[in-house]
Amino acid sequence: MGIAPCCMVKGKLNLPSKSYQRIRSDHASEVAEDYVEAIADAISERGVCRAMDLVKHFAVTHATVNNTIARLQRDGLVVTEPYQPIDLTAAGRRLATQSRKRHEVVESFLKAMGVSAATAATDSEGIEHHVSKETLNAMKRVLADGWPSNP
Amino acid sequence: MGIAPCCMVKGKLNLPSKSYQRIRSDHASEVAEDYVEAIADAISERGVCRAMDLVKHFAVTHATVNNTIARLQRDGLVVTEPYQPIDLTAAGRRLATQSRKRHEVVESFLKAMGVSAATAATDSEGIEHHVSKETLNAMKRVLADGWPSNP
DNA sequence: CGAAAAAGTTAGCCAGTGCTAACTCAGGAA
DNA sequence: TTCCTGAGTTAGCACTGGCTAACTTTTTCG
Repeated sequence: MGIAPCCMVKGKLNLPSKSYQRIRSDHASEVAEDYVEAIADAISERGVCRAMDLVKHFAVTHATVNNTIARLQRDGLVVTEPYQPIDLTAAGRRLATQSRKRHEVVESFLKAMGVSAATAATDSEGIEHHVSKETLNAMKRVLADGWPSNP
Repeated sequence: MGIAPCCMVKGKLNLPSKSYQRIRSDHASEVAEDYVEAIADAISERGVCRAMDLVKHFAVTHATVNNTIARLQRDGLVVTEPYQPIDLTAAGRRLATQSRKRHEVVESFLKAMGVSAATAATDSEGIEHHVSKETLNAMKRVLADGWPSNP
């Protein structure tokens, strides 16, 4: 991402007492995941994704979308040319698919837990980026087989 | 936080199609919560909190801790004087207590779900900041009464 | 066709959260 | 007592991701 991860100091891995550094330096990737998900949605719904779709979706300005798309293009997740629609690269599509699956599991899980649809939608947006594979699998298991202690 | 929330444009509320703006502009508050939690921990464990405790805890440099503490002081969460220990204000203590409770619920919930202790610790760090009151209550309910569909 | 509206681009600003480097201050050991 | 070390401070940099403002391009409609 251009900047060294904050757990790297002078090329030497600085083992942290806890796992905070992951949480903070992943912030940019979270935005990347949100964007590729939104782009994939727009393409599947309307055939193409224009910057305006993202402006509406994220409620940010043109300029901000432009900035972010430029960064995603730099990072090899999207391709776009001036005044042309935005498209995903193979890597971008892969990330979008993976993010959406994770998102769906989290949202279904929250709803199954008794959370309202509206809250499940909101909270899953934030939570999905912090759920490890192990926790995701646990959620799938509960959705399929019920809560651990019960039959 | 000094900067206008990103859902405010020229003082007029710009209703978003989804709730992304909350997720992004809350990033600073997440760091604030992590810091006050860590400061409260240090004080309860060692009596005082020095900058070095936070340097070790978060695996960042002195300078970064200094920056962040200055911001927290500006925002009325901590008090400190040059070369003196860091202390929490009433507001800081309140935030720390609340964050820790939420953290504990999320972590217990993950463990009850069958996630390993290590993963529960890591994931709860990230998840706790995105869990609404409703979802937190649902977690408490499941911990107390079991999964909704089961008796 | 031509003008207005919508969409996209560019430039310049700010705040947050990292970093390094170069100080100052406080305390303990020789 | 002096000096070294560790803790704290300050200054200056980079990157992300917001914004406004001013511009160009494209599209749409009368």
